[in-house]
Amino acid sequence: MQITLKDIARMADVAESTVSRALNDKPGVGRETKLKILKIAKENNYRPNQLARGLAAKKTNMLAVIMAEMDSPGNIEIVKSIEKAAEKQGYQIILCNTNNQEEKEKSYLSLLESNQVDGAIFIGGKLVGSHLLRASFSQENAIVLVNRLAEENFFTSVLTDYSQGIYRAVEHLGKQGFKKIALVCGDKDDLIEEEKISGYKKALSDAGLELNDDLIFSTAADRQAGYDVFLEIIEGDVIPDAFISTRELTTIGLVEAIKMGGYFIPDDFAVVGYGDNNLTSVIDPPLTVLSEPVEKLGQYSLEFLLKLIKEEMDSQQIKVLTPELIIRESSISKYN
Amino acid sequence: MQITLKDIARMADVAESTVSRALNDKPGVGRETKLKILKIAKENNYRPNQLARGLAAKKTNMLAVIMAEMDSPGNIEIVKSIEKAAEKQGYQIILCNTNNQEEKEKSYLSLLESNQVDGAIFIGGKLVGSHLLRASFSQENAIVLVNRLAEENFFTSVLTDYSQGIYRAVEHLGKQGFKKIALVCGDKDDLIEEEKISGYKKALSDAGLELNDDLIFSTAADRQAGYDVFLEIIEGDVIPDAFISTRELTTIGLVEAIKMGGYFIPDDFAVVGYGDNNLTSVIDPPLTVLSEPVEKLGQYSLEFLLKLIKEEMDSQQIKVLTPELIIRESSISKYN
DNA sequence: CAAAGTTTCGCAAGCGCTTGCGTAAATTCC
DNA sequence: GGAATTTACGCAAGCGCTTGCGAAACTTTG
Repeated sequence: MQITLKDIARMADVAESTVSRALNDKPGVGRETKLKILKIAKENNYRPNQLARGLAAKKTNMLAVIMAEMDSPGNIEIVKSIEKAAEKQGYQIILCNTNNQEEKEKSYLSLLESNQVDGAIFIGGKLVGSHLLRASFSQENAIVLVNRLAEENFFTSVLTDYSQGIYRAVEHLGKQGFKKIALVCGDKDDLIEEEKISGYKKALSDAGLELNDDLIFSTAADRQAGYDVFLEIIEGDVIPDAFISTRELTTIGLVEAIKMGGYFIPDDFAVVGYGDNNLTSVIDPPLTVLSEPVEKLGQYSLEFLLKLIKEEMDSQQIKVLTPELIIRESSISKYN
Repeated sequence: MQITLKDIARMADVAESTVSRALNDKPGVGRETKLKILKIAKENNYRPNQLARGLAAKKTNMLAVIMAEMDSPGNIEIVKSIEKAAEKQGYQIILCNTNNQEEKEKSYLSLLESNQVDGAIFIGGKLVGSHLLRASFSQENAIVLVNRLAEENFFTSVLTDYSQGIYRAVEHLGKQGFKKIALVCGDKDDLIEEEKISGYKKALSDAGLELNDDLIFSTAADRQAGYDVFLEIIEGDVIPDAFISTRELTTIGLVEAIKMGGYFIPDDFAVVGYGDNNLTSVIDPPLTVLSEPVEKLGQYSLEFLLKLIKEEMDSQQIKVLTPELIIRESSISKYN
């Protein structure tokens, strides 16, 4: 059996409450007593039962980060940034991977509902809001959304300005002389994807380029999808001369397919990818990418979450961060 | 305020115990009553407080996966495999990233000690055992180690046979005619790394190749380290003609450096990497790798953990899995 | 139809901790 | 040196749930 507060109290010959106060560094315990208690606790390798503690205190100092895709290196970076910030504030982070399954999202949500964590940050996931919003807890619980749009501005969010990012990518490709720029994004119903498409369209228009809806492709977010979409594209009617691929893994697959097909980047197809991860600079040629402000996404989301928890802020705060376009060889036209 | 068991009990006009039993599908509740309770609970969107539940029942149906490196795609795959298996068994997984910090490892360990999770799987991490072993809880708690050697065979473990893997890699390179095969691994004091080195040495000897200790390089496990070590190597006295790089990110960095230096793979340097991830096949040329049995590592570790929890097994079980050598262009000699 | 068995349910203790409140002891003040 | 504070500590309730036990209601038997 685990050793408990009560045991320590008995050994130190004081009341449980005193032990509790001593251990939690709360006032109302004499110096002598406190030292004695701490000593005994240490000697006996006492570990408070966090469940009981959480139950009684109604807080756990733990935060959940619930992410839709663990494969995406960018998301990992966001998590690391959150962890770093959380550590400073004395919070522990637990990660939950939903694999884009709504089912799992709900189940992890129960961590929040049942007070096992004091707050939660959602990273990505397109199953936006619907059930979240409906659920009553939404008002009472501390939730921050990262890169995830809800229908209503209901939740505090930290967002990457995809529209702006894509706009710049198109602009850049336009200047390089590319005419038929394809956009490879996700499900068009998704709000985030709509954003991307809107930036894309606006940029095309501003650059005086023709818009062709057939050059907008929706795929899943994995590598295979990127591979497959290229095969589909070269079979199609309109062959692009440049790609903007807006998810990390999809980009890898796309590049892979282009090379497997015997084509050259950027000579046959220019490519602008998404997310400046470990891969992009190793790929041949080095990839031009929209670099997500991962560090800041993490920092802001944690900052907001803590404020929500401490009730120093009300909901609906929204922060938008702009991705940076990092230009490498994959998008530089040889005719330039 | 959250709605509680007591509230439901009042509404249904039954005792709390009855509600508890109904909700948990335990016998002793009439069909009628049960239906009524379930209905009311649903209508009121009742969520049991898992803290209280865990406290009372002494189990939480949650497992922790504590990993040393979140960047490594192979580890992510292991986690996903664990999650998949856990889901079938009705367990929830929470992830904890230690970033190789012993400090954090301890702190996450408290999840176990304080009964917030029923068991824990450690993935990687070189800060082997020391404090774990000493701590008294080790006997009582369900812990499984993945790819992590402890000094004593104290914990149930699932391991990749690095020695065997490296052996095959050397053998392969030897057959291809490479003579000066360098090994890029981690800290030599680490048991896991000792394993790798032993496989390396044995293979060299069996292949009739000369062993040169100067061809064994210890680096950190990140990409930068891989990059740097190459720069160091080409400045050195003995220039290898092939590399075996035993960590995923390090391999990326190494390849990057080789290419940046204007060298060609495999003509100037053959490369055998580690971990068959999203990157390896996109790299130019496609990388020969030792592929970790990630799926199985996950499956076995979860299986063992559940057995430990259910006390169907005692500790010290060890399972060793062999990595597969996937041969691609990066290690094929042009003179062959 | 009474005895025996079975079901259904409530009572109450308890999981390990926190915290408001009250009292005894130690400290301060004039 | 006694009243007024302040400090140190214990008491006990309570966090929301589970579970062993016993009582009441119901069903089955010969």
